[in-house]
This record gives sequence, structure tokens and C-alpha cells, in this order.
Amino acid sequence: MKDKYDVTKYDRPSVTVDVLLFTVEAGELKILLVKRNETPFEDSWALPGGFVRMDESLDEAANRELSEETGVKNLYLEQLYTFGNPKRDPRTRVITVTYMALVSNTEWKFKSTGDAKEAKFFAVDKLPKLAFDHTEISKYGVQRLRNKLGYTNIVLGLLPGSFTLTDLQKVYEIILKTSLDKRNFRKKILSTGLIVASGKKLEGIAHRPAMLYCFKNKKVVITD
Amino acid sequence: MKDKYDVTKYDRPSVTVDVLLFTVEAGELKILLVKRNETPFEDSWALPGGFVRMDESLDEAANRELSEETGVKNLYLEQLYTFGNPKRDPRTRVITVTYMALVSNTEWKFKSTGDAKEAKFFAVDKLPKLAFDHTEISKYGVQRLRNKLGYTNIVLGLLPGSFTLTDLQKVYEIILKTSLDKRNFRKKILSTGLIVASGKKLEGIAHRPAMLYCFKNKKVVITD
DNA sequence: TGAATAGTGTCTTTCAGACAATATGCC
DNA sequence: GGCATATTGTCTGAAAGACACTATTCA
Repeated sequence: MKDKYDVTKYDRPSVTVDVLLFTVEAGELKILLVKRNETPFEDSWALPGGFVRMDESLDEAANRELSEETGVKNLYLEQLYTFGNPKRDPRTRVITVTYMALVSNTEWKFKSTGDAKEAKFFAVDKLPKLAFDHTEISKYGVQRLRNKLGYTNIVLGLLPGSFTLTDLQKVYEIILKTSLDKRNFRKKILSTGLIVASGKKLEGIAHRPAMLYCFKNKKVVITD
Repeated sequence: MKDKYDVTKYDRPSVTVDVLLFTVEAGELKILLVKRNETPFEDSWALPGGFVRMDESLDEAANRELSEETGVKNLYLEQLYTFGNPKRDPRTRVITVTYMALVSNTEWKFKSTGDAKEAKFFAVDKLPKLAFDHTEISKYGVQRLRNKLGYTNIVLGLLPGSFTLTDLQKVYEIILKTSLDKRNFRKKILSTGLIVASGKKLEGIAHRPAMLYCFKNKKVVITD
């Protein structure tokens, strides 16, 4: 037992952060993957992430990795879970703290950061074989996202500043993989008071234009 | 950016696990604290925990630390959150993965493990000043426990094998800090099907003896 | 029979879910 | 007017919450 513990005396694991960046695009829930160009799992797809630096917090590390690999900054990030199976990385002991983040695909266009790494969104139902335990991590994150839809405004990250109720309902249906009754959905969403109406839809569409709504809070309300 | 990352090239943080061991005793929700006999925070109270070894998973580390410091083994352990502020430990960078566990105070008598460390349960509302960021960790854990009471059978860990509905209601009231209606509580708890009746209470008590119940599942049903 | 706790049912309100007709804007 | 989508309300069933009296055991 560690009576006098000297921190220098123990072997230390490496610690990484990995980020699940969700978006909804073309009727599917997708996550961003990057193609690895190092061993191990060279040429495999993996979650964006990397080593935590000694002078940054975990949240900062997740933000930095996300912005380095994708160019997006200051998204809402939520810590998911920490995976630490001793064999999860074949090189050495690596413990990874995972996060999730959400972007609206209409507001954000992927910017190449000069980093040669290839990055692409994949539907969560059609993921390729992933490096490390990233498949497990992805499943965990999707489950968490589904749960949180029910009792938080987390979905706001997936939508642009203003959107129609039909847009919002579609996002719910895609993530939950169910179809929802339009009247009941509207009743419930509006009764939460999380969203408010603004002006009307413009773009010359050949039918009745829908009212645009936006979220009252621009930030995710923390609940857990 | 880490194009060729060599895991040996980065400084590595230390990683610990810390465990919130809950119990309900004398009408209060309590957690186990141990008195530190090393720097930093020598003689302060702290959560039981310690360094993760290179060959064990995080769950295993939490189990090991709990059993080393308290003598209890194989409790249900749930990972809570990972705290990694760079300044949370004055010695060096230490990232801690936190867990919670629950014991019934009637079934478990604290066994000293020969370890000289002093260990004691403290009411969560009357915690002394704790080492590191352990006060924050405790608050987080209490909140999580409260949330989970509502939609899981996690409370089973706090009760002995059989118990009366009044016992169970008291545990809920203590943790939630509210009083509950007896009839509504019973209706709701019984309708979940999580507990079942057994025989009757024996011990010569000077009034009508209550029915004893037990949990149908002996394990916590995972939901998150 | 008195003290102490166990056990039980009804009514009201709220929320979720099923369900279809009318409104609006553009061509 | 025809097309395409937007918008809206009622009914029903389930669950949550308020509320008070009777039952049982022992001393």
C-alpha cells in the first residue's frame, strides 16, 4: 500500500482526449472521423483526438484537438466517459477521456486546416472499422445523445440559428430513429419554452412558408 | 501538430481513481473519508483513492483501492466523471477518474485493514475541508446519486437484503431531502416491479410488524 | 385498551398519445 | 384552382399528487 507515495516512482499512463463531433446531414446522424497516418492503425479511420498537454485542462485539450483537426472553435463540449482498458492501445497504456460536441451542418463548412489529414463525416449506422476502441466509444456517445434529447436542449447545437419546427422534428426523428406525431411534437416542444418564434421563412418556396424559431438560450442548459 | 507521435516523447500525467462510498446512517447520507498521512494535504480528510497501475483497468483500480482502504470488495461501482484541472494537485499533473459506490450500513461493519489510515463516514452536508478538489467531486457525486434515484434501482446498494417499505422511503427522503407521501410512494415503488414481498418482520417490536421486501434484481440495472 | 406503526383507496390534475381538417403561399 | 407544406384542437388513458382512516401487534 502506498504509505509514502512518491509520484515520480510510478509508471505513468499516457492520457488522450477523443471527440465525437456529431452532425445531422442528408437525413442521417453522422460523426466526424479522421484518417490516421501513423501507426498503430495506420490508414484506419479514428475519432479526432490526441494527447493532453501538461498545462491544459481536459476541456481545453478537447477544444484544442477539435479545432486543430477541424478548424471549429468553442463548440459546446460535454465529457462522456473515460476508457482505460490496459490493452486498448497496442503501443502502451493510454487512457482516453472522451467528449461529444455538435455542429449544424448548414452553418459550418468543413475547413481544411492545412493538416494533411483526411476528415469526413460518416453515418453512425454505417461506420467503417475504427481504430482502437473507437467503435465502442461511438456507440456510447450515440446512446448518450439519444438520452439527452429527451430532457435537455442539447439538440440546439445541431441546428442553425433559426429553423422551422419541421426541421427540428426531423432532427429528433433521425436521432431517435422513430417517427413522431407532428401535433404532439409541437405541443411538447413549445410547452418547454426552450424555443421562441421570430419572423417568417422567405426563400421562394412553392408552398406555404413556415415560421422560423430559435432557441431562447444559446447555450446548452446543463443537467446531467 | 502531432504527425508522428511518439508516445515516449510527451510528458505524462499521473492518473488516479477516487471513490465516493455512500451510505445512509442515522438519518443522513454519508460518504467515507480517509485521513491523509502524506503530503500534500497531510492530516486532511480525502476521498479514498490512489494511482492506477499500468496493468489494471480503471474499474479494477477503483475496486482495488476501495477494498484496500475499506476491506469491502465487489461493490457496484459507477464511473462518475474525470477531473483534470492542471492545478488540482500541487505536486504535479494528476488526472483523477472518479467513481461512486454504495453500501448498506446495517450489513457492513467497517473493518480495519491493518492500514494505519483513519477512515470515517461524514454526512455530505457537514463535510470537513477536503484535500484537492474533493469537495467539488463530492458535490457532483451527490447530485448524480439524487438524479439516479428517480429512474434506476441504484438505491438497492444502500439497503440490506430485506427491508420494510418505511425503511426504503426513509432512504429516499434522506437523499432527496424532501418528505414523501406514504401511499403514493408505495404505489409507485410497487408498480415498478423492482421489489417483491417476502415474509414478515420478527424482532419483538411493540407495534404492528411490517412486511419485509427485497429487490428482484440483485444488481443495479444499467441505464445512464 | 392504549401506544405505535403498518397498510390501504379515491379523486383531481397533468401529461402523453392517437387522430384529421383547415390555412397559406406560390405557380 | 391546384399543389405542397404549415398549422391547429379534442379526446382518451396513464401516471402523479393530494388527502385520512382502519389494521395489527405488543405491553
